[in-house]
Amino acid sequence: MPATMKDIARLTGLSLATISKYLNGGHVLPANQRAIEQAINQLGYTVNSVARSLKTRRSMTIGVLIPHLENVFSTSIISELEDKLHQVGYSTIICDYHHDPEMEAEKLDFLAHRQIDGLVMMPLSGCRDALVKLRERQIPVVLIDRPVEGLDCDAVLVKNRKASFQAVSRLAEAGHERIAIICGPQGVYTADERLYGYMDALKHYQIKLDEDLVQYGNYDTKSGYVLTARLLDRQKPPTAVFVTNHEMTYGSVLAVNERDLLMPKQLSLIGFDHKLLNQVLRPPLAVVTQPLKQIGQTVAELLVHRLTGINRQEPAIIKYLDAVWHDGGSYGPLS
Amino acid sequence: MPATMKDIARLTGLSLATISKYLNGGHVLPANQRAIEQAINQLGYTVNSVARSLKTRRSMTIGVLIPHLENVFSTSIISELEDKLHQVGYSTIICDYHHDPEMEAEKLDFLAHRQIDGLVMMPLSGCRDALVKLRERQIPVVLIDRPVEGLDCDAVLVKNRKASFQAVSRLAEAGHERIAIICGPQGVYTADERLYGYMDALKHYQIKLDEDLVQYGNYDTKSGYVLTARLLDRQKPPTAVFVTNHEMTYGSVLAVNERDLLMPKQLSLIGFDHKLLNQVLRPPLAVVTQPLKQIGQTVAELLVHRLTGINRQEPAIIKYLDAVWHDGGSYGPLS
DNA sequence: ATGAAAGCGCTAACAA
DNA sequence: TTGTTAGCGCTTTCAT
Repeated sequence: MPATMKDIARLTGLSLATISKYLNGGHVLPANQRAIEQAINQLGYTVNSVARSLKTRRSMTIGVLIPHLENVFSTSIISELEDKLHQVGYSTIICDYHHDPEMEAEKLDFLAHRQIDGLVMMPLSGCRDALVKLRERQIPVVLIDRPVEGLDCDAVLVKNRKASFQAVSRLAEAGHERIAIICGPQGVYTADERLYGYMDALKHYQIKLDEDLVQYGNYDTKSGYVLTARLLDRQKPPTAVFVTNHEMTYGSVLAVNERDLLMPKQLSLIGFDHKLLNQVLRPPLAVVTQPLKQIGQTVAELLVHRLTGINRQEPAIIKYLDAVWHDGGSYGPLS
Repeated sequence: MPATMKDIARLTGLSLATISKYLNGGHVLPANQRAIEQAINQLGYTVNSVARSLKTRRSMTIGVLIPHLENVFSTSIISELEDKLHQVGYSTIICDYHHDPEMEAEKLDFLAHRQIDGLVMMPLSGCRDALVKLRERQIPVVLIDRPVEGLDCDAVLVKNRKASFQAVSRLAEAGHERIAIICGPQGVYTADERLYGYMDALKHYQIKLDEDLVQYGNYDTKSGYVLTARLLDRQKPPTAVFVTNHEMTYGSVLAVNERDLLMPKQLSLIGFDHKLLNQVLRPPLAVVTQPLKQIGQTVAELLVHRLTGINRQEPAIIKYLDAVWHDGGSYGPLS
């Protein structure tokens, strides 16, 4: 049985109130302070955070709900987030919903009933109603990556459209006209934005949009592979491909490798969020990446400001961060 | 203010005890059951897990302490672990110590004071004393990857020595005699084991150990890069290199790429834990990987058995799992 | 500066 | 089966 404040009270002859005050940084007579400190050491006392939470109604715990823990996109952000939250005394409970909307709802429900003080979420289906209920309980929510329709809350987003515009522009400037895009699922915020950026670029360079060059995937490796293969195996394949997320980029490279196509001679390829492939392929794969550390920091900041009341009254704050371009030899002029 | 059991009591006219029993799966008269259910819906009641924890002395929370959240090795395991724990009602608090022994100690301390019911840890320095104290409080601990000296507790380890033996054997059988190894830091369990496996193989194939071919790194990308570069730039470079972890394998590939060496003609390379490079490089990089999912499952199993008392009396259980071989064209006969 | 006492929301004897 | 009651360990008025 761990020691409690009562034990300290008994040992020092002081009251619970005094000890509590000392523990929470209040002023206590020097003599008493010494007595308490000694008792604490002697008993190996530490505060029972559960009891404290019951009384203060703050669990000092943040729930984090993400699509998948094996995804660098999620984990880099969380690594940063966990650190920043830890610095101000919060624990981070993580739930991974494995890209499954049912599990997303189930785990969100789980978190909602665990007395979390705040929630960070990368939504898939979104679970708007459950989130609205959280908000009603005055529990701050910060969204990452995508907003949730009909939910007015803080979010950290990336300028996807702009990033996509820039990447496709490079291809256009290199002289490509048959530029394909491998998008995410229609209706998904990031996918739509990235597609708009592609369209913006085509329009800007006066390239006619060819619907056949717009392929919709599921943001997974397999669809990257399949759709790229399908494009490359056409009679008249595209000369350049822009792939719009991490997993699909990986799949794309597999398909390109399989066909022994040389980049950029035979095909120009630009990937997304895959810094590794940028560094490890020959030639380096040009990629757009999202500023993961910065996202994590920004999320932590927003959340802590809500938690401490700094922003308690503010309306929803949405931060838009810039993506980062990593050049590479995987794209180039038409040969 | 969320509803409490008291509110339900008031609404139904029943006592707290009855409601508590119902909530915990006890038998209640059908009429009362209906009344309680109705009140719960009406009030939107959910159990306050903090209050319950205070009373039951179980937080239903597991602490997880890992070197780094951006490392697939950690996150794949945790993804699996979190899931299995969730299935039996546990939350997972994650702490990332960023490969820093000070932060390791600090965050372990943090977790230890947060009323966790169990701890899963991938140790660096180990923090033996703190872990011993946890054990004294009857809090089960499961170690991953490495044991901690002087600490007798459950662990899930990989047969590193055997895996290493097998990898180096492939190189020897391909006719190599100048086989280099890039190890982790001396004294680190996994590093030592993998080095022993290398030595075992040399001995088995009657190759003389050349100390110059044994390079000690820090398990980070940079040392993989630097040490590989150093080996390759020698007057008489090795014909084959075995790299013994994920990060260093990556660094190695960068160094090889930089020199435009063709595998396996000019160099045979075998990596570790880098399934991605196995699939994405041309030719595929042969690698040894650890069975991450299986590790996660095994950890969950061990922990839950301790938590539920199934193994409460057992002495420490150490599970040794087999590594997995992924073939690839990155190594081959001497040319 | 310190102490007495109430109570956070729940569970678990024990009694009825 | 249900109710009464005591407390889990802590914080926080309100007196002193």
